[in-house]
Amino acid sequence: MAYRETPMVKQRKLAQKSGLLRAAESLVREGGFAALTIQAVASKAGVGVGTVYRYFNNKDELSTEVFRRATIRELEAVKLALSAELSVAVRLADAAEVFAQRAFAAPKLAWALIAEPVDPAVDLARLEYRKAYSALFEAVIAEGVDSGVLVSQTPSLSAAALVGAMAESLLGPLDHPSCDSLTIVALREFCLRAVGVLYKP
Amino acid sequence: MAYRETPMVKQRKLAQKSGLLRAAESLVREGGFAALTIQAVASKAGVGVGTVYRYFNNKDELSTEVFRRATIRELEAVKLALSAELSVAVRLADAAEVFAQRAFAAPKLAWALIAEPVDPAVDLARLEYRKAYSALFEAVIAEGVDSGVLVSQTPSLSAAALVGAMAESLLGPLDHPSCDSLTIVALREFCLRAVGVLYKP
DNA sequence: TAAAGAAGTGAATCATGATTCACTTCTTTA
DNA sequence: TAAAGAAGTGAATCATGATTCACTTCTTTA
Repeated sequence: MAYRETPMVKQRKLAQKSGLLRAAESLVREGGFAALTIQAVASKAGVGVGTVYRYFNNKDELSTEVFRRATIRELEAVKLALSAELSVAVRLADAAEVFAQRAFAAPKLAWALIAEPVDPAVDLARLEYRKAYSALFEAVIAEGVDSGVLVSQTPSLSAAALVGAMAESLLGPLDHPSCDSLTIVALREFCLRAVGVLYKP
Repeated sequence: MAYRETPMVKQRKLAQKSGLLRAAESLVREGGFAALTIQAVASKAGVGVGTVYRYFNNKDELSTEVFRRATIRELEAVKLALSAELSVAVRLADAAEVFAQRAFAAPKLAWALIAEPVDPAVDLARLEYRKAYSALFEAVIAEGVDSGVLVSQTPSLSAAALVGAMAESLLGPLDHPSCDSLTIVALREFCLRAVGVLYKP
């Protein structure tokens, strides 16, 4: 055999792939998914267009991967808040707050992840992750209902509604750079009311 | 002068235009905006492609018009519920119910209006109408806060959140043809809680 | 150093619909 | 009935990016 992939080559390939993903994400941070073209990714990463296709079968695969990675980071942050050692009510409000806080920290990215018109493939991923968010909230709401600290309700509907409320209520404020903290407080309160907190220990 | 538009011609042109809009909307009802191509509209309306361009400057104008007309119908229905001679709380819940009821009556259209990935031009219209919904709810929430039947809150945020909650919570149920009425009841309750009803006269 | 096996390249091609435009058909009026 | 002024037509063209592929360059091994 005259050629075999050495660890060094393997590592360089990994670095190349993650470099492409970085370039792609930074384009999305700047101009949303509309700015994510193969040409732009290639030139930002300093490679030829063809090279991008060595690492991703097609554009959908690249955009979806960018979406997925960014969204998982957000999801994990929310998950963390939801799994703290605190009361159900506080965990729910904290989760909403974390979501909002992070959105305000990177408004364009948040908008791209939440609401930008995107390729159907990316939109499919969006739906998936909306469900993932929903599932996280559903579990905590169900816990609250079972333990009697939340009013009786349909956790799956409340969870989806909460996710929708969080996303939609930020869309306006994300445009303006003002009053983030007021928005966050109002969102916390909305979520707490929506979920029907009975006892506030 | 050898030619002048007679009333008959004028009427025929109006009929032609509304025929094209009908054809377009029926395509959207069947397959969402993805199914809305100029070719399809022309053939469904029984005219040539070129004719479509006699009535609409470009595709964006046509799709936006379809979106606008359909959405205004929904908006008016919600507006009607919000302006009934009933308590603030009941009006809000009724409005959510009307929204949901109508969505279940035409699920594909509802999905197309609420969540389908669409051309940026249509999406812009979507944002506008989200704001319009929001404004309607905001006024009623503000009224409730002022008159002391709702807990103190930021009406603009609550309204946007409510609109988001209504849209998002229907996305799942719209896929399945089951349990519409349970969903609607759960949504009503969610909205009532979210908005913090103090007195229930 | 030579040959094999990739990775890298970017101009050329493709795909998908929108859009145009030279032409035909219809309507109106004198 | 003839000429003007539209409306109607659909094959051909355009626009926008994604995708390909023949070729070049790099890496590895014997």
